[in-house]
Amino acid sequence: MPELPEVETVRRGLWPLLQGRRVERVSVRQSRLRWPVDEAALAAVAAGAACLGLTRRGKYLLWQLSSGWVICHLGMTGCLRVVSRDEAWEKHAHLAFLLDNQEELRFSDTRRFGAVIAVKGNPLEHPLLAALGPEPWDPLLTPSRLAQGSRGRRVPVHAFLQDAKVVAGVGNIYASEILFRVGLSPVREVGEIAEWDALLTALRRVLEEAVAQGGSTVRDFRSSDGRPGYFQQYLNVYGREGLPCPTCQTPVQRVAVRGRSAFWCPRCQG
DNA sequence: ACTGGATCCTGACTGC
DNA sequence: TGCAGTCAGGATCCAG
Repeated sequence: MPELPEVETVRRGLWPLLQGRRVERVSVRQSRLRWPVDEAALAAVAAGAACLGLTRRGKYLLWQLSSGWVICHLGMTGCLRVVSRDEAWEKHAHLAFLLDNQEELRFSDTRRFGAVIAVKGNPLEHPLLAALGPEPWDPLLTPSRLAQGSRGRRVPVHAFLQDAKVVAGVGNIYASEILFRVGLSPVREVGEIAEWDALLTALRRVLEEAVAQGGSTVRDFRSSDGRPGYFQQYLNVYGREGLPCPTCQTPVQRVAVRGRSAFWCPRCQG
């Protein structure tokens, strides 16, 4: 469940291992991911190419090479690691980029919800990214823009926050945490909300703090150096059904919002 | 236009 | 012990 903070953590951990390297070739073992992996297109973009940069847009990693870009989404269980070429492929390792130093960048993904896509041109113009809403810290994302985008709509705010067209990078964990921080019920319909200023402040602060802690290790997330994140220690409600609210000790509740679990304190959040 | 449900996938877990 | 059922959830697709 990598959300923006986890993807950013992967990016920061990976780039020092890729910087200055050249890709020698690409090796695909399992091409059935979210979308079929196009090995020939990957090779065209990566084989023989120099690593020029690694950036992030929402939950997508954008790897800039001298011949193009590789877009990568970790889905639910995706993992990118730089390992020695000698290391045996783990069960769900699907593809690798062999580097010029006897190491390789491996993508593994148990549930294969992830994606690895080669593009020649500007990756931001790829259909997957072109439709994305602003980054959380984009100055274009303002309380009035959120108010405008929610006017008259009845979608629950927990789902609204996870809409990548509204803001890129927020998933289930951070949606619950953001709403706890601002004291809003996850099932509040967005059209009724007036607290967009406080909500946007909470959204930015929660994500900033999570990035600073290396993301949250819930179940099996590991950064690319194998370390867990530490923000899960600071989770107030996510995954804490029945445990006391940190503010008022009322048991945290779980509610299904559009088929996803939202966690909240029925006393602090209204 | 908006909303919500189904879908993809595997492993961990629960109940019988 | 085994087996069936449920859940986890990002993003897309589709029906109403």
